[in-house]
Amino acid sequence: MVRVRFAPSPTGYLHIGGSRTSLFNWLYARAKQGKFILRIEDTDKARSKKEFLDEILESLRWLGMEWDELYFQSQRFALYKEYAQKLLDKGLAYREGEAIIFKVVPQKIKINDLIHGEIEFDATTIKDQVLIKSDGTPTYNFACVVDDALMQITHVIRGDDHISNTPKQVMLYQVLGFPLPQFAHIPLILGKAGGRLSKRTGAVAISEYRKAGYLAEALVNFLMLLGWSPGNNQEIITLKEAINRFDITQVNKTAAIFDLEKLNWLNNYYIKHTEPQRLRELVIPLLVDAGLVDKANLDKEYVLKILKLFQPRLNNLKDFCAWADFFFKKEIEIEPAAKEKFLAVDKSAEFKLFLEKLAALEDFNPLSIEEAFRNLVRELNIESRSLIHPLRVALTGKTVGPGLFEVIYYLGLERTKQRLSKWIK
RNA sequence: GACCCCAUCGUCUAGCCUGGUCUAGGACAAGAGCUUUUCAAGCUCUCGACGCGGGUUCAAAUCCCGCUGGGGUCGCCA
Repeated sequence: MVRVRFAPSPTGYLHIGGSRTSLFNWLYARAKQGKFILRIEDTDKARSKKEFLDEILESLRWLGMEWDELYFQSQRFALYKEYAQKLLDKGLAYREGEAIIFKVVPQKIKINDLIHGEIEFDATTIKDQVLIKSDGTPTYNFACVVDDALMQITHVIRGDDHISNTPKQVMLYQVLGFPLPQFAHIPLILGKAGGRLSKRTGAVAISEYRKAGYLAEALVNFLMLLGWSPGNNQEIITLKEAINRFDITQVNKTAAIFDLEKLNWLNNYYIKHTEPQRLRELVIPLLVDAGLVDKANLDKEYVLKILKLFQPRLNNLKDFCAWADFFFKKEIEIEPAAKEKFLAVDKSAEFKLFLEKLAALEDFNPLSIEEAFRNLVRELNIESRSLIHPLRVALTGKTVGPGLFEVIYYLGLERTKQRLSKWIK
């Protein structure tokens, strides 16, 4: 039975790189009907934080990666000491103060990686390894081996950056008498500048993407496409579908650069294809946060209608707050450049006539509004665009947005009057 | 610096293992046009890559070697 694990350290948030590693582990486990184990590597007491742990667990759940078993290394210190003592007893390790150190024996170490094939190392270039630190806690390489062995992990799927740890760990497996797991080192995700993904190069906590209104499906889809392809030129793929198609040996060897543009495109795709009702529930907290709506008396129907207007254009849900603010605000702010471009010339006469036509409408709807507008420009013998743009800016404060007649319809006659009056001298 | 990994459009990739069907396919981005109601949506089109040099072979993006370039690791961090 296949058993894989994702082993994050709660010394930081879960970000793009970690989620991708987790995803490939999870996918492999589900594809092979094995177990996906989550192991929290919290041996560094000073740097491990509960808030990071909570964020990691929450993000994994949000992305859809449920785990089958959960362990904490901080609860297993006795175990590591026990195995270190065994090596001490056999004379394969020695003490240096309180610390226990593994004596590295010169040798060639070959590993057979599922993605990279055979890799050979010369142990003469490897220093003796600390197993147990002076404070009694285990080092990463030691705890990792003991746990992977005791948890009967069959496949160690982790980042490329661990390749150089692998020979050190293999020696430990050997002296401890543990069977070797299969290794699969997946390529790293690099930042835009080329270096390792970090805060400076665009690493952002998964929870941040969530807060910015990215959908879990989009993020997961994006992550899967980094280093793996389902083939057939397919770009859109769900987690469920990927289970049947995923093959760890087909994962690339090449590092991939994180590209926000593609994530945005995928998110836009998923937003377009998501039920507006579900989107509304996600967007309401954002609107509340932005101070655009009042949680206490909220017109959910109205939010839904406005949301539908913007749905095809959104890269993320947070954009909605910025783009649709004029539907929720009493006083709108006009972008200076927009004002300069479209409201510098006086439109009093046109605005006034248009308002009169609107007020005279029997039925106030996008179609009748448009008809009124078309009649007006015909009567005045002017171009539609010469009036449409000034109207949009006066009503929304922006130069881009949904169709003008829908904007007027959803703004309502009262607010339309209010906003246009300001420009009538 | 030592050791290790990697190398197809700007980016993500298909093709490579099992050489010929590759004048190298798709997607994102970019550019152009249409949509005369904007674009941040939609449609159409365009631009754009096998890092370099040697081999092997009738034939190389595909196999081998070297170089160059990029990345990773070298912690009593994980």
